[in-house]
Amino acid sequence: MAEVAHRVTIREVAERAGVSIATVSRVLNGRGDVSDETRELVSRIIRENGYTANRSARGLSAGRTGLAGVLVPLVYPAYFAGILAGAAEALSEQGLQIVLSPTGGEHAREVSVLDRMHGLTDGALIILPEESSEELERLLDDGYRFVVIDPLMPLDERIPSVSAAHTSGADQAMRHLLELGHRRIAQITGPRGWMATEDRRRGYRAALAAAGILPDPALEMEAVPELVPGRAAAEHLLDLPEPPTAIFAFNDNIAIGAIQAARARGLRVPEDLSVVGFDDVEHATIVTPALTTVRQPLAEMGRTAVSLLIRLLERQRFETLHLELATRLVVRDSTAPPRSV
Amino acid sequence: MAEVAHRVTIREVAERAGVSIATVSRVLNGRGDVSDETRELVSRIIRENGYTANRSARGLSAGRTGLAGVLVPLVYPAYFAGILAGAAEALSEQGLQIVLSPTGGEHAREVSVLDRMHGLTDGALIILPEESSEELERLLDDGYRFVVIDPLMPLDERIPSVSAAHTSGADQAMRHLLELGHRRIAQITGPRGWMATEDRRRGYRAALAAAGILPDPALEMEAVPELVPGRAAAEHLLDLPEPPTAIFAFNDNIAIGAIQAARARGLRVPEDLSVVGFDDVEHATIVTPALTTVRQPLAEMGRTAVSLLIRLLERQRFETLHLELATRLVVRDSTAPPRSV
DNA sequence: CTAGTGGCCGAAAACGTTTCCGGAACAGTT
DNA sequence: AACTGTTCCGGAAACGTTTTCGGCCACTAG
Repeated sequence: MAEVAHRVTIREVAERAGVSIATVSRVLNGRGDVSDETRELVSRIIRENGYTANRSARGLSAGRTGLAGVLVPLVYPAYFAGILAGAAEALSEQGLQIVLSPTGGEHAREVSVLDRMHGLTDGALIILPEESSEELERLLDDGYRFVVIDPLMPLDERIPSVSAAHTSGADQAMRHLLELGHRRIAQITGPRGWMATEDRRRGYRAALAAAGILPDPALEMEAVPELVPGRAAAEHLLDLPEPPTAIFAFNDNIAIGAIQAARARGLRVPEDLSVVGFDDVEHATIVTPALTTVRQPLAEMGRTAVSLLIRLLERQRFETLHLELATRLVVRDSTAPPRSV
Repeated sequence: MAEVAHRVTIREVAERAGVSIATVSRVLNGRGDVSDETRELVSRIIRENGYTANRSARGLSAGRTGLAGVLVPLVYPAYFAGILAGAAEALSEQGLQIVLSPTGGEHAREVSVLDRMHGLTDGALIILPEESSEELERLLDDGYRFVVIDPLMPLDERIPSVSAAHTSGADQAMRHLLELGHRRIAQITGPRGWMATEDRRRGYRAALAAAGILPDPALEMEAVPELVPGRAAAEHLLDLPEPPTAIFAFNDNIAIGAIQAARARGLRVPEDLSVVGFDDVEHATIVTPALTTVRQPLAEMGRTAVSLLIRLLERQRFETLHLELATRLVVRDSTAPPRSV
């Protein structure tokens, strides 16, 4: 026992079973051309000796590694964790292991990680990629297979992607506020240039236009989609000479920041200020008041991306490479008619 | 370009550089015995051709895969995400890739995942393992290297582990409540038998004893550490003929459930009921009132486990295999003196 | 009895690296 | 001139699989 534990190899299994390694391999992979008798015998030896295949050798020989990369800016935020959870489930159903790489949202780091992924994994899911379309196309031309989830920038036609219906979500949120009677509706957007930001801005503008309301540039603020910047943006809006009666936030974090800003000023939500978020992460349900928000099917996005990837790996041909999942407004307690009505 | 993209191999690099593959390998791994001139030339060819090593081949040949497994019951909950984030950061600093496997907390699935990990990864982090000490010992005897984070059960001496100071955390929480003047302090525990549960119960009892208070069995409830069961347990406690003035919860989810239960009964927190949580996940800061809770250094636990694992992989000898990280009470707005005082 | 067929199995090549070992070239020392 | 070292490099084995190819055998059909 003192000697270094030596992993059982296929050769030893073959020897003990009195067969060739080819036969053991066939049993291992459920291939044909093995008698039931032999199959049973070999299976027993495998079990008894606790043999499991060396994945490196298998990967080298078979040309597939059984690994799928998942690139994510950060692990922690509920948004990413939600997508990751869905993807993880689907990948494990497919017998693929996940190689997780947080990139910190840094372009250089992401590129180097992606380089490494090629040659380690069979394919990848890239969430919120920092790469330009050109960089991703180069990767594609190198023969690497991947699916982008929620692209920040418009991507080339050939790059498979999964995203949510941003414009429709924004439209639902705005309709809800307008129906409640709000007229001065502010928007705290995400960073300019992001597709999600621009799509939702479009929805916001369109809904206002449809209601015959002229958009007021002062009511549009940009913020990093986190709580503290969200609070700061909301404070700015509430300090306006003619403050909004409702805020449509880019995500739940910003929305929660807005609620905190209102509370700090002695305003009540939703009586004095209505707030709508986006994402519907768990936070939205535990904050007081519970947040009215646009639900993104995060886990579903992860699962969908995986099924796309699987078909890519199987080299299937496609009708469409771009999937957009529906969003839907979830009304809770942070919205109400404005006071003045 | 229509042909299947073929990955550049070390052989092609060697050919184009006019050297042997041994030399290319040496350059790749920064080994000695290469002249500066040759090193520069080979590096250039590598860059120009976008060569990256095939990890399977490297793993097979070198006996190390550069992969570390991380077994986690679920990806989503903030508790796991926090540990995972810390571990991910530390592993990436060490040049190790993460193979992430959610086990669903199911014993059978965990065992099979662990089997697969052996032979795929160099070692693993196992968070909240379902395996018995015996099963883990067997794995150890098979020569696999791993570190357990927050073991549920007492483990054999030889099994490396990282956990938090449960008893001390419970003690700090109880001291805080006692100092505020509380005498009827309830406890909602985690599942019986878990080390974390029992350690914290010990802290709870000891603090009561030190204050000369006889523990009332009616004030001790068990709950799955999630919000809904937490709310149910709290409701039960509040329905008691002589309800508690404070609740010490096993984790933040339960504590938030308790706050909701109190609110549903028209009780105010902290005026009518004080609540203390455990973990200090993000939820604790956004709930109203912000939660007084015992902070577990989740990311730090992940990082610490990684450094233990690294030393294990390097076959270093150890002073101690068991690390316990300090916990500390974070006082926020969910605790106050009881009304009657 | 022969030819053909299908079931079962083994030999060996191939996958792309790392690493050990030995050798060439050259400089320095006796 | 013969040696001893150094520095740098290449040949080749080894890692543990998968998979192709072909062979043997037993059986069936003619």
